[in-house]
Amino acid sequence: MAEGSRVLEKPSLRSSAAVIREAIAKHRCVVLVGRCRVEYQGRARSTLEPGERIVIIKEDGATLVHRPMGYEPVNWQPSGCYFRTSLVDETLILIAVRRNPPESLRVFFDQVHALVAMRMVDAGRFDLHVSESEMREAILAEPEVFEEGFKPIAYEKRVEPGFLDLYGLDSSGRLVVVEIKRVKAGKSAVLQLARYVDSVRNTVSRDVRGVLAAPHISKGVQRLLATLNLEYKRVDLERCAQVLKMAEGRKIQDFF
Amino acid sequence: MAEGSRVLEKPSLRSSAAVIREAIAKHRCVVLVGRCRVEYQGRARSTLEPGERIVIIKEDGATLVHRPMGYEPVNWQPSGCYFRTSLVDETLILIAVRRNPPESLRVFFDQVHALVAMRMVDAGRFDLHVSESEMREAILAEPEVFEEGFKPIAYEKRVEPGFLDLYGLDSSGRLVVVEIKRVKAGKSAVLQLARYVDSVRNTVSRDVRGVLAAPHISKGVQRLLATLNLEYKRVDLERCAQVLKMAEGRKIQDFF
DNA sequence: GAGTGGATTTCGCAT
DNA sequence: ATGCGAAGTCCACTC
Repeated sequence: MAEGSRVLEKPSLRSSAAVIREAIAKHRCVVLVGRCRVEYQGRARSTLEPGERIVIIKEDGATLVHRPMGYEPVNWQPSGCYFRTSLVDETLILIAVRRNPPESLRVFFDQVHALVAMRMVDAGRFDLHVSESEMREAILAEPEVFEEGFKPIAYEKRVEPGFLDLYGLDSSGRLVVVEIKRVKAGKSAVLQLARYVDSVRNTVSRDVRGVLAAPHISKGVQRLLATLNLEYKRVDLERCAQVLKMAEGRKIQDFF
Repeated sequence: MAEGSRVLEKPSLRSSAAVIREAIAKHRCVVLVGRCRVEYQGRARSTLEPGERIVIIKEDGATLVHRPMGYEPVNWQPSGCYFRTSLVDETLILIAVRRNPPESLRVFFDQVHALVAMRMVDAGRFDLHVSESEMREAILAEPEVFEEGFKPIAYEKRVEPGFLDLYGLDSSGRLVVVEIKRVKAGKSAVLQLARYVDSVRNTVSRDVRGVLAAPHISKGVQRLLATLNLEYKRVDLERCAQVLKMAEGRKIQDFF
Protein backbone atom coordinates (compact mmCIF):
# COMPACT_ATOMS: atom_id res chain seq x y z
CA MET A 1 0.00 0.00 0.00
CA ALA A 2 1.09 3.53 -0.60
CA GLU A 3 3.05 5.66 1.82
CA GLY A 4 1.06 7.19 4.68
CA SER A 5 -1.86 4.79 4.42
CA ARG A 6 -3.93 4.14 7.54
CA VAL A 7 -6.41 1.45 8.37
CA LEU A 8 -7.56 1.98 11.92
CA GLU A 9 -10.06 0.08 14.04
CA LYS A 10 -11.81 2.09 16.73
CA PRO A 11 -9.41 5.02 16.68
CA SER A 12 -9.87 7.73 19.28
CA LEU A 13 -11.62 10.88 18.13
CA ARG A 14 -8.37 12.75 18.69
CA SER A 15 -6.29 10.50 16.47
CA SER A 16 -9.10 10.37 13.92
CA ALA A 17 -9.05 14.15 13.71
CA ALA A 18 -5.29 14.12 13.18
CA VAL A 19 -5.43 11.47 10.47
CA ILE A 20 -8.33 13.18 8.66
CA ARG A 21 -6.63 16.55 8.79
CA GLU A 22 -3.42 15.15 7.33
CA ALA A 23 -5.26 13.16 4.67
CA ILE A 24 -7.22 16.20 3.52
CA ALA A 25 -4.07 18.33 3.44
CA LYS A 26 -2.31 15.72 1.30
CA HIS A 27 -5.38 15.07 -0.89
CA ARG A 28 -5.79 11.49 0.17
CA CYS A 29 -9.10 9.70 0.34
CA VAL A 30 -10.77 9.09 3.68
CA VAL A 31 -13.40 6.53 4.58
CA LEU A 32 -14.99 6.86 8.00
CA VAL A 33 -17.44 4.46 9.57
CA GLY A 34 -18.99 5.69 12.78
CA ARG A 35 -21.82 7.23 14.76
CA CYS A 36 -22.65 10.79 13.77
CA ARG A 37 -25.32 13.38 13.27
CA VAL A 38 -25.35 15.67 10.24
CA GLU A 39 -26.53 19.17 9.43
CA TYR A 40 -26.78 20.70 6.00
CA GLN A 41 -27.58 24.25 5.05
CA GLY A 42 -27.63 25.84 1.61
CA ARG A 43 -30.14 25.56 -1.21
CA ALA A 44 -32.25 23.75 1.35
CA ARG A 45 -31.72 22.69 4.95
CA SER A 46 -31.57 19.30 6.56
CA THR A 47 -30.84 17.61 9.83
CA LEU A 48 -29.99 13.97 10.35
CA GLU A 49 -30.22 12.60 13.88
CA PRO A 50 -27.45 10.35 15.23
CA GLY A 51 -26.83 6.94 13.72
CA GLU A 52 -24.10 4.82 12.17
CA ARG A 53 -22.98 5.95 8.72
CA ILE A 54 -20.22 5.75 6.17
CA VAL A 55 -18.54 9.05 5.34
CA ILE A 56 -16.25 9.38 2.34
CA ILE A 57 -13.99 12.33 1.68
CA LYS A 58 -12.40 12.20 -1.74
CA GLU A 59 -9.14 13.74 -2.87
CA ASP A 60 -10.97 16.47 -4.81
CA GLY A 61 -13.04 17.40 -1.77
CA ALA A 62 -16.22 15.59 -2.76
CA THR A 63 -17.91 14.38 0.41
CA LEU A 64 -20.58 11.72 0.91
CA VAL A 65 -22.60 10.60 3.90
CA HIS A 66 -24.18 7.19 3.36
CA ARG A 67 -26.74 5.50 5.57
CA PRO A 68 -26.68 1.69 5.70
CA MET A 69 -29.46 1.54 3.12
CA GLY A 70 -30.18 3.03 -0.27
CA TYR A 71 -28.30 4.05 -3.36
CA GLU A 72 -28.16 7.76 -2.66
CA PRO A 73 -26.09 9.57 -0.07
CA VAL A 74 -28.31 11.13 2.61
CA ASN A 75 -26.05 14.19 2.65
CA TRP A 76 -23.15 15.26 0.49
CA GLN A 77 -21.02 18.00 -0.92
CA PRO A 78 -19.78 17.98 -4.54
CA SER A 79 -16.09 18.27 -5.37
CA GLY A 80 -14.15 21.44 -4.71
CA CYS A 81 -15.19 22.25 -1.19
CA TYR A 82 -13.09 23.29 1.78
CA PHE A 83 -12.78 21.53 5.10
CA ARG A 84 -12.35 22.24 8.74
CA THR A 85 -12.00 19.55 11.35
CA SER A 86 -12.10 20.11 15.09
CA LEU A 87 -12.57 18.30 18.35
CA VAL A 88 -15.04 19.91 20.73
CA ASP A 89 -16.56 18.36 23.83
CA GLU A 90 -15.81 14.75 22.90
CA THR A 91 -17.17 15.35 19.41
CA LEU A 92 -15.23 15.18 16.16
CA ILE A 93 -16.61 17.87 13.89
CA LEU A 94 -16.07 17.83 10.14
CA ILE A 95 -17.24 20.85 8.18
CA ALA A 96 -17.29 20.93 4.38
CA VAL A 97 -18.13 24.25 2.75
CA ARG A 98 -18.51 25.38 -0.82
CA ARG A 99 -19.27 28.75 -2.41
CA ASN A 100 -21.61 28.97 -5.36
CA PRO A 101 -24.01 27.94 -4.28
CA PRO A 102 -23.08 28.75 -0.67
CA GLU A 103 -23.58 25.52 1.20
CA SER A 104 -22.20 23.89 4.28
CA LEU A 105 -22.23 20.35 5.55
CA ARG A 106 -21.42 19.57 9.16
CA VAL A 107 -20.83 16.08 10.49
CA PHE A 108 -20.57 15.45 14.25
CA PHE A 109 -19.00 12.14 15.23
CA ASP A 110 -19.17 10.77 18.77
CA GLN A 111 -17.65 7.44 17.76
CA VAL A 112 -15.44 6.18 14.95
CA HIS A 113 -15.57 2.45 14.30
CA ALA A 114 -13.18 2.38 11.39
CA LEU A 115 -11.02 4.86 9.56
CA VAL A 116 -9.22 4.34 6.27
CA ALA A 117 -7.02 7.06 4.83
CA MET A 118 -4.92 6.46 1.76
CA ARG A 119 -3.69 7.89 -1.48
CA MET A 120 -5.63 6.09 -4.21
CA VAL A 121 -4.28 5.70 -7.72
CA ASP A 122 -6.89 5.34 -10.40
CA ALA A 123 -6.05 6.08 -14.01
CA GLY A 124 -8.31 3.34 -15.40
CA ARG A 125 -10.28 4.40 -18.41
CA PHE A 126 -14.07 4.37 -18.24
CA ASP A 127 -16.23 3.62 -21.27
CA LEU A 128 -19.97 3.87 -21.37
CA HIS A 129 -21.91 2.70 -24.41
CA VAL A 130 -25.24 3.61 -25.96
CA SER A 131 -25.94 7.13 -24.84
CA GLU A 132 -28.40 9.42 -26.58
CA SER A 133 -25.65 10.81 -28.80
CA GLU A 134 -24.61 7.26 -29.69
CA MET A 135 -28.19 6.54 -30.71
CA ARG A 136 -27.90 9.49 -33.07
CA GLU A 137 -24.52 8.22 -34.33
CA ALA A 138 -26.11 4.86 -35.04
CA ILE A 139 -28.97 6.45 -36.99
CA LEU A 140 -26.49 8.56 -38.96
CA ALA A 141 -24.36 5.51 -39.75
CA GLU A 142 -27.35 3.31 -40.58
CA PRO A 143 -30.50 5.43 -41.15
CA GLU A 144 -32.79 2.39 -41.46
CA VAL A 145 -32.27 1.87 -37.72
CA PHE A 146 -34.72 4.75 -37.54
CA GLU A 147 -36.75 4.42 -40.73
CA GLU A 148 -36.46 2.77 -44.13
CA GLY A 149 -35.35 5.30 -46.72
CA PHE A 150 -34.51 8.06 -44.24
CA LYS A 151 -31.78 10.48 -45.40
CA PRO A 152 -30.22 12.54 -42.59
CA ILE A 153 -29.46 16.19 -43.39
CA ALA A 154 -28.07 17.52 -40.13
CA TYR A 155 -28.04 17.04 -36.36
CA GLU A 156 -28.10 19.42 -33.40
CA LYS A 157 -29.56 22.01 -35.75
CA ARG A 158 -30.31 25.32 -33.99
CA VAL A 159 -33.93 26.46 -34.24
CA GLU A 160 -35.95 28.92 -32.18
CA PRO A 161 -36.61 27.10 -28.93
CA GLY A 162 -33.43 24.98 -28.92
CA PHE A 163 -31.77 22.25 -30.97
CA LEU A 164 -33.23 19.62 -33.25
CA ASP A 165 -31.68 16.28 -32.33
CA LEU A 166 -31.76 15.24 -35.98
CA TYR A 167 -33.55 16.08 -39.20
CA GLY A 168 -33.64 14.78 -42.74
CA LEU A 169 -35.84 13.58 -45.58
CA ASP A 170 -38.04 10.49 -45.65
CA SER A 171 -38.45 8.09 -48.57
CA SER A 172 -41.11 10.33 -50.12
CA GLY A 173 -39.05 13.49 -49.75
CA ARG A 174 -40.87 15.01 -46.78
CA LEU A 175 -38.90 16.88 -44.12
CA VAL A 176 -38.63 14.89 -40.87
CA VAL A 177 -37.79 16.37 -37.48
CA VAL A 178 -36.55 13.63 -35.14
CA GLU A 179 -36.47 13.90 -31.37
CA ILE A 180 -34.29 11.16 -29.89
CA LYS A 181 -34.77 9.74 -26.39
CA ARG A 182 -32.53 7.01 -25.07
CA VAL A 183 -35.10 5.92 -22.50
CA LYS A 184 -38.86 5.88 -22.46
CA ALA A 185 -40.11 9.13 -24.01
CA GLY A 186 -42.12 11.31 -21.64
CA LYS A 187 -44.57 14.16 -21.95
CA SER A 188 -41.88 16.84 -21.98
CA ALA A 189 -40.20 15.19 -24.99
CA VAL A 190 -43.48 15.48 -26.88
CA LEU A 191 -43.95 19.14 -25.96
CA GLN A 192 -40.38 19.80 -27.06
CA LEU A 193 -40.89 18.03 -30.37
CA ALA A 194 -44.20 19.85 -30.94
CA ARG A 195 -42.54 23.20 -30.49
CA TYR A 196 -39.65 22.26 -32.77
CA VAL A 197 -41.98 21.10 -35.53
CA ASP A 198 -44.02 24.30 -35.23
CA SER A 199 -40.83 26.28 -35.46
CA VAL A 200 -39.66 24.45 -38.59
CA ARG A 201 -43.10 24.74 -40.19
CA ASN A 202 -42.92 28.48 -39.71
CA THR A 203 -39.57 28.56 -41.49
CA VAL A 204 -40.13 26.30 -44.50
CA SER A 205 -43.21 26.12 -46.68
CA ARG A 206 -43.44 22.36 -47.05
CA ASP A 207 -44.83 19.39 -45.19
CA VAL A 208 -42.99 18.55 -41.97
CA ARG A 209 -43.24 15.30 -40.01
CA GLY A 210 -42.33 15.23 -36.32
CA VAL A 211 -41.13 11.88 -35.06
CA LEU A 212 -40.15 10.74 -31.58
CA ALA A 213 -37.42 8.07 -31.77
CA ALA A 214 -37.13 6.07 -28.56
CA PRO A 215 -36.93 2.47 -27.36
CA HIS A 216 -40.24 2.85 -25.49
CA ILE A 217 -43.25 5.09 -25.02
CA SER A 218 -46.16 5.18 -22.61
CA LYS A 219 -49.83 4.93 -23.61
CA GLY A 220 -50.60 8.48 -22.45
CA VAL A 221 -47.69 9.95 -24.36
CA GLN A 222 -48.80 7.95 -27.41
CA ARG A 223 -52.19 9.66 -27.16
CA LEU A 224 -50.67 13.09 -26.70
CA LEU A 225 -48.53 12.51 -29.79
CA ALA A 226 -51.58 11.60 -31.85
CA THR A 227 -53.42 14.70 -30.61
CA LEU A 228 -50.55 16.89 -31.75
CA ASN A 229 -50.28 15.07 -35.08
CA LEU A 230 -46.85 13.65 -34.32
CA GLU A 231 -45.45 10.15 -34.72
CA TYR A 232 -43.50 7.60 -32.72
CA LYS A 233 -40.85 5.28 -34.08
CA ARG A 234 -39.40 2.54 -31.95
CA VAL A 235 -35.61 2.29 -32.01
CA ASP A 236 -33.86 -0.81 -30.76
CA LEU A 237 -30.89 -0.09 -28.49
CA GLU A 238 -29.24 -3.45 -29.17
CA ARG A 239 -29.40 -2.71 -32.88
CA CYS A 240 -27.78 0.67 -32.20
CA ALA A 241 -24.99 -1.02 -30.26
CA GLN A 242 -24.38 -3.45 -33.15
CA VAL A 243 -24.33 -0.64 -35.70
CA LEU A 244 -21.87 1.33 -33.58
CA LYS A 245 -19.62 -1.69 -33.21
CA MET A 246 -19.66 -2.26 -36.97
CA ALA A 247 -19.05 1.43 -37.62
CA GLU A 248 -16.10 1.31 -35.23
CA GLY A 249 -14.76 -1.73 -37.06
CA ARG A 250 -15.04 0.17 -40.32
CA LYS A 251 -13.23 3.11 -38.80
CA ILE A 252 -10.38 0.84 -37.75
CA GLN A 253 -10.29 -0.70 -41.25
CA ASP A 254 -10.18 2.80 -42.71
CA PHE A 255 -7.26 3.55 -40.47
CA PHE A 256 -5.15 0.63 -41.72
CA MET B 1 -18.70 -2.33 18.06
CA ALA B 2 -21.38 -4.80 17.12
CA GLU B 3 -20.92 -8.56 17.01
CA GLY B 4 -19.17 -9.91 13.92
CA SER B 5 -17.56 -6.64 12.92
CA ARG B 6 -14.37 -6.74 10.88
CA VAL B 7 -11.79 -4.10 10.13
CA LEU B 8 -9.04 -5.71 8.07
CA GLU B 9 -5.89 -4.23 6.59
CA LYS B 10 -4.60 -5.95 3.47
CA PRO B 11 -6.66 -9.11 3.85
CA SER B 12 -6.04 -11.93 1.41
CA LEU B 13 -8.50 -12.27 -1.44
CA ARG B 14 -9.59 -15.58 0.06
CA SER B 15 -10.43 -14.17 3.47
CA SER B 16 -11.98 -11.11 1.85
CA ALA B 17 -14.33 -13.38 -0.08
CA ALA B 18 -15.29 -15.20 3.08
CA VAL B 19 -15.94 -12.01 5.03
CA ILE B 20 -17.95 -10.44 2.20
CA ARG B 21 -20.03 -13.57 1.73
CA GLU B 22 -20.87 -13.75 5.41
CA ALA B 23 -21.63 -10.02 5.61
CA ILE B 24 -24.00 -10.16 2.64
CA ALA B 25 -25.74 -13.24 4.05
CA LYS B 26 -26.25 -11.45 7.39
CA HIS B 27 -27.19 -8.14 5.77
CA ARG B 28 -24.25 -6.27 7.12
CA CYS B 29 -22.60 -3.34 5.36
CA VAL B 30 -19.31 -3.84 3.56
CA VAL B 31 -16.72 -1.23 2.62
CA LEU B 32 -13.91 -2.39 0.36
CA VAL B 33 -10.91 -0.36 -0.70
CA GLY B 34 -8.78 -1.96 -3.35
CA ARG B 35 -7.66 -2.38 -6.92
CA CYS B 36 -10.35 -3.59 -9.29
CA ARG B 37 -11.86 -3.42 -12.73
CA VAL B 38 -15.60 -3.18 -13.27
CA GLU B 39 -18.09 -4.22 -15.91
CA TYR B 40 -21.69 -3.16 -16.13
CA GLN B 41 -24.40 -4.38 -18.44
CA GLY B 42 -28.07 -3.47 -18.52
CA ARG B 43 -29.84 -0.33 -19.72
CA ALA B 44 -26.42 0.60 -21.06
CA ARG B 45 -22.99 -1.01 -20.95
CA SER B 46 -19.74 0.11 -19.40
CA THR B 47 -16.25 -1.04 -18.66
CA LEU B 48 -13.85 0.44 -16.15
CA GLU B 49 -10.19 -0.49 -16.43
CA PRO B 50 -8.21 -1.39 -13.28
CA GLY B 51 -7.59 1.20 -10.60
CA GLU B 52 -8.04 1.79 -6.88
CA ARG B 53 -11.63 2.33 -5.77
CA ILE B 54 -13.99 2.27 -2.85
CA VAL B 55 -16.78 -0.27 -3.08
CA ILE B 56 -19.75 -0.16 -0.71
CA ILE B 57 -22.28 -2.92 -0.33
CA LYS B 58 -25.22 -1.88 1.82
CA GLU B 59 -27.50 -4.08 3.88
CA ASP B 60 -30.35 -3.68 1.39
CA GLY B 61 -28.13 -4.72 -1.50
CA ALA B 62 -27.41 -1.26 -2.86
CA THR B 63 -23.90 -1.27 -4.31
CA LEU B 64 -21.59 1.62 -5.15
CA VAL B 65 -18.22 1.85 -6.86
CA HIS B 66 -16.49 5.14 -6.16
CA ARG B 67 -13.35 6.45 -7.82
CA PRO B 68 -11.06 8.72 -5.76
CA MET B 69 -12.65 11.79 -7.33
CA GLY B 70 -16.13 13.11 -7.93
CA TYR B 71 -19.49 13.10 -6.24
CA GLU B 72 -21.04 10.36 -8.30
CA PRO B 73 -20.33 6.64 -8.22
CA VAL B 74 -18.72 5.47 -11.46
CA ASN B 75 -20.77 2.28 -11.30
CA TRP B 76 -23.57 1.17 -9.03
CA GLN B 77 -26.59 -0.98 -8.46
CA PRO B 78 -29.67 0.29 -6.58
CA SER B 79 -31.08 -1.57 -3.59
CA GLY B 80 -32.61 -4.99 -3.90
CA CYS B 81 -30.07 -6.83 -5.95
CA TYR B 82 -28.57 -10.26 -5.48
CA PHE B 83 -24.93 -11.16 -5.05
CA ARG B 84 -22.48 -13.82 -5.93
CA THR B 85 -18.86 -13.76 -4.83
CA SER B 86 -16.16 -16.08 -6.08
CA LEU B 87 -12.42 -16.45 -6.26
CA VAL B 88 -11.06 -17.34 -9.69
CA ASP B 89 -7.43 -17.18 -10.80
CA GLU B 90 -6.23 -14.87 -8.05
CA THR B 91 -9.20 -12.58 -8.64
CA LEU B 92 -12.00 -11.82 -6.22
CA ILE B 93 -15.19 -11.48 -8.24
CA LEU B 94 -18.26 -9.73 -6.89
CA ILE B 95 -21.41 -9.87 -9.00
CA ALA B 96 -24.51 -7.83 -8.20
CA VAL B 97 -27.61 -8.54 -10.27
CA ARG B 98 -31.09 -7.09 -10.35
CA ARG B 99 -34.21 -7.90 -12.36
CA ASN B 100 -36.40 -5.14 -13.70
CA PRO B 101 -34.60 -3.71 -15.35
CA PRO B 102 -32.25 -6.68 -15.87
CA GLU B 103 -28.81 -5.38 -14.99
CA SER B 104 -25.58 -6.82 -13.73
CA LEU B 105 -22.53 -5.29 -12.16
CA ARG B 106 -19.29 -7.24 -11.93
CA VAL B 107 -16.30 -6.14 -9.89
CA PHE B 108 -12.94 -7.92 -10.22
CA PHE B 109 -10.47 -7.30 -7.41
CA ASP B 110 -6.83 -8.25 -7.64
CA GLN B 111 -5.93 -6.52 -4.39
CA VAL B 112 -7.82 -5.48 -1.26
CA HIS B 113 -6.19 -2.72 0.80
CA ALA B 114 -8.88 -2.46 3.45
CA LEU B 115 -12.09 -4.25 4.27
CA VAL B 116 -14.72 -3.18 6.78
CA ALA B 117 -17.77 -5.32 7.43
CA MET B 118 -20.22 -4.50 10.15
CA ARG B 119 -23.84 -4.34 11.15
CA MET B 120 -24.74 -0.65 11.16
CA VAL B 121 -27.55 0.71 13.29
CA ASP B 122 -29.13 3.87 11.99
CA ALA B 123 -32.59 4.88 13.12
CA GLY B 124 -31.82 8.61 13.10
CA ARG B 125 -34.57 10.70 11.63
CA PHE B 126 -33.86 12.79 8.54
CA ASP B 127 -35.61 16.10 7.91
CA LEU B 128 -35.29 18.14 4.77
CA HIS B 129 -36.85 21.58 4.61
CA VAL B 130 -38.17 23.80 1.85
CA SER B 131 -39.21 21.42 -0.88
CA GLU B 132 -41.60 22.31 -3.68
CA SER B 133 -44.56 21.01 -1.68
CA GLU B 134 -43.42 23.12 1.29
CA MET B 135 -43.41 26.18 -0.97
CA ARG B 136 -47.01 25.37 -1.77
CA GLU B 137 -47.81 24.89 1.92
CA ALA B 138 -46.31 28.30 2.64
CA ILE B 139 -48.43 29.96 -0.07
CA LEU B 140 -51.54 28.23 1.22
CA ALA B 141 -50.78 29.34 4.80
CA GLU B 142 -49.85 32.89 3.77
CA PRO B 143 -51.06 33.66 0.21
CA GLU B 144 -49.32 37.06 0.09
CA VAL B 145 -46.03 35.13 -0.07
CA PHE B 146 -47.15 34.63 -3.66
CA GLU B 147 -49.32 37.67 -4.38
CA GLU B 148 -51.25 40.31 -2.44
CA GLY B 149 -54.93 39.42 -2.33
CA PHE B 150 -54.53 35.90 -3.73
CA LYS B 151 -57.19 33.42 -2.58
CA PRO B 152 -56.25 29.77 -3.11
CA ILE B 153 -59.02 27.46 -4.30
CA ALA B 154 -57.29 24.13 -4.67
CA TYR B 155 -53.93 22.44 -5.25
CA GLU B 156 -52.82 19.43 -7.27
CA LYS B 157 -55.98 19.85 -9.32
CA ARG B 158 -56.29 17.29 -12.11
CA VAL B 159 -56.60 18.79 -15.59
CA GLU B 160 -56.02 17.28 -19.02
CA PRO B 161 -52.23 17.13 -19.31
CA GLY B 162 -51.48 16.62 -15.60
CA PHE B 163 -51.88 18.47 -12.30
CA LEU B 164 -52.07 22.16 -11.54
CA ASP B 165 -49.69 22.90 -8.69
CA LEU B 166 -52.10 25.51 -7.35
CA TYR B 167 -54.94 27.68 -8.51
CA GLY B 168 -57.12 30.40 -7.05
CA LEU B 169 -58.50 33.90 -7.51
CA ASP B 170 -56.53 37.12 -7.60
CA SER B 171 -57.58 40.40 -5.94
CA SER B 172 -59.72 41.33 -8.96
CA GLY B 173 -61.45 37.97 -9.11
CA ARG B 174 -59.58 36.52 -12.08
CA LEU B 175 -58.69 32.83 -12.12
CA VAL B 176 -54.97 32.22 -11.56
CA VAL B 177 -53.12 29.04 -12.48
CA VAL B 178 -49.85 28.83 -10.52
CA GLU B 179 -46.90 26.64 -11.48
CA ILE B 180 -44.47 26.36 -8.57
CA LYS B 181 -40.75 25.72 -9.01
CA ARG B 182 -38.42 25.44 -6.04
CA VAL B 183 -35.38 26.28 -8.14
CA LYS B 184 -34.81 28.48 -11.12
CA ALA B 185 -37.71 27.96 -13.52
CA GLY B 186 -36.69 26.53 -16.89
CA LYS B 187 -38.19 26.27 -20.33
CA SER B 188 -40.06 23.06 -19.60
CA ALA B 189 -41.85 24.71 -16.66
CA VAL B 190 -43.11 27.40 -19.02
CA LEU B 191 -44.30 24.88 -21.59
CA GLN B 192 -46.07 22.98 -18.82
CA LEU B 193 -47.75 26.11 -17.52
CA ALA B 194 -48.77 27.15 -21.04
CA ARG B 195 -50.47 23.83 -21.62
CA TYR B 196 -52.23 23.95 -18.25
CA VAL B 197 -53.52 27.45 -18.88
CA ASP B 198 -54.76 26.44 -22.32
CA SER B 199 -56.50 23.48 -20.79
CA VAL B 200 -58.22 25.60 -18.12
CA ARG B 201 -59.21 28.23 -20.68
CA ASN B 202 -60.91 25.50 -22.70
CA THR B 203 -62.89 24.48 -19.63
CA VAL B 204 -64.02 27.80 -18.17
CA SER B 205 -65.29 30.80 -20.06
CA ARG B 206 -63.48 33.50 -18.10
CA ASP B 207 -60.14 35.22 -18.02
CA VAL B 208 -57.28 33.01 -16.82
CA ARG B 209 -53.84 34.18 -15.70
CA GLY B 210 -50.89 31.78 -15.78
CA VAL B 211 -48.18 32.54 -13.27
CA LEU B 212 -44.82 30.88 -12.67
CA ALA B 213 -43.87 31.08 -8.98
CA ALA B 214 -40.17 30.50 -8.39
CA PRO B 215 -37.23 32.02 -6.54
CA HIS B 216 -35.45 32.75 -9.83
CA ILE B 217 -35.89 32.88 -13.58
CA SER B 218 -33.57 33.28 -16.54
CA LYS B 219 -33.79 36.09 -19.11
CA GLY B 220 -34.65 33.72 -21.95
CA VAL B 221 -37.41 32.03 -19.99
CA GLN B 222 -38.71 35.50 -19.05
CA ARG B 223 -38.99 36.27 -22.77
CA LEU B 224 -40.69 32.97 -23.57
CA LEU B 225 -43.19 33.69 -20.78
CA ALA B 226 -43.99 37.09 -22.26
CA THR B 227 -44.43 35.55 -25.72
CA LEU B 228 -46.95 33.10 -24.34
CA ASN B 229 -48.69 35.82 -22.35
CA LEU B 230 -47.78 34.34 -19.00
CA GLU B 231 -46.35 35.94 -15.86
CA TYR B 232 -43.56 35.39 -13.37
CA LYS B 233 -43.77 36.01 -9.65
CA ARG B 234 -40.69 35.81 -7.48
CA VAL B 235 -41.12 33.76 -4.30
CA ASP B 236 -38.60 34.03 -1.50
CA LEU B 237 -37.55 30.68 -0.05
CA GLU B 238 -36.47 32.18 3.27
CA ARG B 239 -39.88 33.77 3.59
CA CYS B 240 -41.47 30.38 2.90
CA ALA B 241 -39.33 28.79 5.60
CA GLN B 242 -40.42 31.47 8.09
CA VAL B 243 -44.08 31.07 7.22
CA LEU B 244 -43.81 27.30 7.61
CA LYS B 245 -42.15 27.67 11.00
CA MET B 246 -44.90 30.05 12.15
CA ALA B 247 -47.57 27.73 10.78
CA GLU B 248 -46.03 24.85 12.67
CA GLY B 249 -46.03 26.95 15.84
CA ARG B 250 -49.69 27.66 15.30
CA LYS B 251 -50.38 23.97 14.80
CA ILE B 252 -48.70 23.19 18.12
CA GLN B 253 -50.70 25.95 19.82
CA ASP B 254 -53.90 24.51 18.35
CA PHE B 255 -52.95 21.17 19.78
CA PHE B 256 -52.67 22.43 23.37
C1' DG C 1 -20.63 32.84 -15.27
C1' DA C 2 -25.42 31.63 -16.83
C1' DG C 3 -28.31 28.50 -19.71
C1' DT C 4 -29.71 24.00 -21.45
C1' DG C 5 -30.50 19.08 -21.55
C1' DG C 6 -28.99 14.25 -20.39
C1' DA C 7 -28.65 10.51 -16.84
C1' DT C 8 -27.50 3.05 -16.13
C1' DT C 9 -30.41 9.27 -13.27
C1' DT C 10 -32.98 7.60 -8.29
C1' DC C 11 -36.97 8.17 -5.60
C1' DG C 12 -41.59 8.65 -4.22
C1' DC C 13 -46.40 8.78 -5.02
C1' DA C 14 -50.52 7.92 -7.48
C1' DT C 15 -53.11 5.07 -10.69
C1' DA D 1 -46.43 -2.74 -12.40
C1' DT D 2 -46.52 1.71 -14.88
C1' DG D 3 -46.60 6.65 -15.17
C1' DC D 4 -45.13 11.02 -13.91
C1' DG D 5 -42.55 14.77 -11.82
C1' DA D 6 -39.14 16.39 -8.16
C1' DA D 7 -34.25 16.55 -6.77
C1' DG D 8 -29.81 20.27 -2.07
C1' DT D 9 -30.35 16.42 -8.24
C1' DC D 10 -25.00 16.25 -10.70
C1' DC D 11 -22.57 16.91 -14.87
C1' DA D 12 -21.00 18.37 -19.40
C1' DC D 13 -21.28 21.53 -22.82
C1' DT D 14 -22.33 25.91 -25.00
C1' DC D 15 -22.46 30.89 -25.19
